[in-house]
Amino acid sequence: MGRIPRISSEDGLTKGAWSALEDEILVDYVKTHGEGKWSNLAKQTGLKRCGKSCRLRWMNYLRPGIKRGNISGDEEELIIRLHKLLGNRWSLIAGRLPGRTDNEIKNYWNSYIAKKARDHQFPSTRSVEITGKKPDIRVDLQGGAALSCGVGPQLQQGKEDVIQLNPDHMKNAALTGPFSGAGLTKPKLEPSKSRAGPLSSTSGEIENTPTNFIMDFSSEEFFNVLDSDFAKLSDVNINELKNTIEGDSGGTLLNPPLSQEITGTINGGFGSSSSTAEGDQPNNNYNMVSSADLFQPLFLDSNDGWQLGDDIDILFSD
DNA sequence: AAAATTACCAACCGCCCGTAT
DNA sequence: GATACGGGCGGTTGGTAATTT
Repeated sequence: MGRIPRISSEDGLTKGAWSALEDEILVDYVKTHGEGKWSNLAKQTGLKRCGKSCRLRWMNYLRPGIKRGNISGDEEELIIRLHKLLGNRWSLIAGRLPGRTDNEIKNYWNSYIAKKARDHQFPSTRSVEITGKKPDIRVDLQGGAALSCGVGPQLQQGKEDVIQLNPDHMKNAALTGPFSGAGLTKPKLEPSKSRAGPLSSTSGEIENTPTNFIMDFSSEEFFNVLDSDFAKLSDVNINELKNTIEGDSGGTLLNPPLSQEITGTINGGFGSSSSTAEGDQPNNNYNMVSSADLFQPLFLDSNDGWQLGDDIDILFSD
């Protein structure tokens, strides 16, 4: 594996695979001087490597605590979820997996998980069961916020349809579904009348749960969202999201703070069918409220009842 | 057994951002 | 404010190992 060491003819720097001696020099330097000042390393040690190469070697291979290979099922599942939430922010994903590097996760994703997705061993999105007749969905955003996603003329303004969510299946769906990053919470949930279960005995009154969501767009757009990679749908302020996840601990992140409020933007609307005059320009700003339930499944130690391949059942009432 | 193909992954490249001057 | 520089990040390359034909 790897590359044959070679000397760049242009600057005399070595490229390619690192030798044991080079590793030793690098480790000794970091032990003495600490991380950083990578460009000084070559000058002070005579190592014929550029600073970037030194940093990369240290961060991805020599740094203490690096785990190599044997990515567990829990880790894989977490990678999949985080990728759905964060997209190709490998460093952020790696930050949630102790001992794993962004490079390793990136390689793992590109060579293994992506292949699984291609082979349909992992559904990239939840499967959706549709019953009923309504072609359009009309749902209200909480707090009067407008989340207009190119609603077509077929939408009957003011007429409210209801997305009915199977609460068992929708456990943690606010995170794992494509809407998670938008942080849409506290929606109306109408108990399903069509299936037995805990909600079937209720009177149909609105129930607030952290897993609900509400939106306002056509069913076609709705499905586009379901089929889309979240990273392409929204532009969450990652730093704030990260802070929310990490809290003040900056550590294990297994117990994110409750109900912190973060701000984000919906970038260019949802899905391909929505559009703005500016194309990629953000067209909505709104507040997003996260909760422990929202983020809990991001962490390996969470009690997560949501499994890959689980279905979301969505019923249109008539 | 040999050739071709695929999988894996270390390392490089170029861009971007923050900081120092 | 402009510029230079260092560091961080994601995308990509390229070499070896493993597998298939």
